[in-house]
Amino acid sequence: MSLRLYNSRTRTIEPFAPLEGNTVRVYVCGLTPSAQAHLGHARSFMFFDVLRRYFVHLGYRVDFVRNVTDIDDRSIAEGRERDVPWHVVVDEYFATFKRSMDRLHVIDPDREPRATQYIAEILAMIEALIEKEHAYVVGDGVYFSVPSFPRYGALSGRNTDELLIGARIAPGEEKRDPLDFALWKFAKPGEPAWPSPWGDGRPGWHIECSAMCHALLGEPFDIHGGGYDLIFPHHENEIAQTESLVPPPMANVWMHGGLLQFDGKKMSKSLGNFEPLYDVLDRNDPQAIRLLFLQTGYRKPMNLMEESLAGATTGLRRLQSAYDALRKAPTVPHDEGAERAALEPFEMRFFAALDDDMNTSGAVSVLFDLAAESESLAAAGAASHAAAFLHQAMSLLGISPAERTVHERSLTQDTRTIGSLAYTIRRSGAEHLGGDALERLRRLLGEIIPPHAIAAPDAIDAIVEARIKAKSEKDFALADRLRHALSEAGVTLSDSKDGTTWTVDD
RNA sequence: GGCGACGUAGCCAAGUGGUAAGGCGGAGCUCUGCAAAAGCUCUAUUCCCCAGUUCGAAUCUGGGCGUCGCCUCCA
Repeated sequence: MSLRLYNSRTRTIEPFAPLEGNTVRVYVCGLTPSAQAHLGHARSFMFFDVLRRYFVHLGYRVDFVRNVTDIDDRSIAEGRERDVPWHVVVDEYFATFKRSMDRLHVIDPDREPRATQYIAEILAMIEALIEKEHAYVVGDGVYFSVPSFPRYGALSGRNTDELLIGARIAPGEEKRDPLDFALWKFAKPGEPAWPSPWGDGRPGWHIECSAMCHALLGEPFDIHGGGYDLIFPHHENEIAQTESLVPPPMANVWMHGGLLQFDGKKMSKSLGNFEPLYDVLDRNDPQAIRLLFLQTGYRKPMNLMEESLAGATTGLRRLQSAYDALRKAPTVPHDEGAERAALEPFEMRFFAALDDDMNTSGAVSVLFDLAAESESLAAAGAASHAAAFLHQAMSLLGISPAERTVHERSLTQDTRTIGSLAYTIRRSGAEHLGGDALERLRRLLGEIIPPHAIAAPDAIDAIVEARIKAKSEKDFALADRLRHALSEAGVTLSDSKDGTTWTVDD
């Protein structure tokens, strides 16, 4: 088996092979940082991150470009509202986005070009389009002439007659045909502008991607990706611009990720019906979000629900604890050949699933099967191989088998851990205790713990220690009272042979 | 209105001609001072409905019904 991918351009699943040598050149349409990134962006970029990791696994060299469209009408408008320069707006949203990508373990692209860094290349492309009469200059800017490109609509499966039905020319636009779109917009007073042969202004949406693809990868390149909503008009327009100047196809394979919906509706800037990604990551384990996304095929629309996120967290813990168990499994006599044989079915199924148009859902199911079999694998002496494979597989999916993130605030008897945890709670988690939780703790525990000890989050530590003492003295009635008291306050205790851990309930 | 997806257990979801993966949830058991965690077992005679093709269909064809997306900024 080898990798097969669905190609939006041909509407079929095709065997994948790089166009040139061993290098896979990928361009993914990145963020337009004119609003907060949301989970839909996370889903899309995370998928292409997994694709990239898989290419590397398969032995390809990957040149992965993900652009930033750092100039658009919306950021200009917001800058004006807030009375700050437009690029301040862009930088803020972009910085937040990058932090979120880090938390999601999305590897930085090899190159992350910004539209405003490629103004010269954009102008050169527009100039060439004008020269070949695919573009024309009018009073408010330079437009691409859609009638000059007969194949227009091929990618999105539309014809220009259908498109014309709903098309209108907005007031102030001087384009000749309703389907024509702006390559360069002349600046109105107070708007950001770069000089051009036709008048100061800024690039229209679409041309920046054509220009950066051409400058950084060259046509044809292997894969052009993005969200499903980019097929029309964005990618259609990119194709029209680029293929008016170079022989088709602009890109060999076009890949589009299904959109994430929230509450049965798509998330969008105009609807504003989403929670910023950054906030979602504060409330949930980023790796659980990854796992959740991977359990649905990348091309399918996906409806997100809060309960699903909680479920994914549970699933993630299972995989991680299976990994822990495999690593700690005592070594038993075994032979290398048998060990490999035991793992082979899992490996084959896992990679066959990924080969099948990145069926991550199928691949993840193999990992759960492996987790379920981990005891018998360990008994057969295959623990170390199983652990190694689980590590490899999870890493391919961008999920760390070991890392427990933010939300699991727990501690052991180790006082250093207690100290750092108390600090964490004090810094960011006190509100998790609920408004009157400390008051309730005082009331419930006043007779057991000196009231002055219940003044801060450190109180939890004091209670935990008191309970450990009670347990060591076999005073289980008191130990239970303490457990229940903390439970009332929203703190759950867990005993294990390594000590007592606690978590703050959400 | 035009175009395109999709409809699988309580929820999420894979599977696209050979007799229903997996996750969450739920139930039972093991372990445990208690409570968890973890492990084990069970949890769809059936894939929106109807008709057809076939030895055989969740998978193909036709017709319904329903949901969503694109056609305007969008990952």
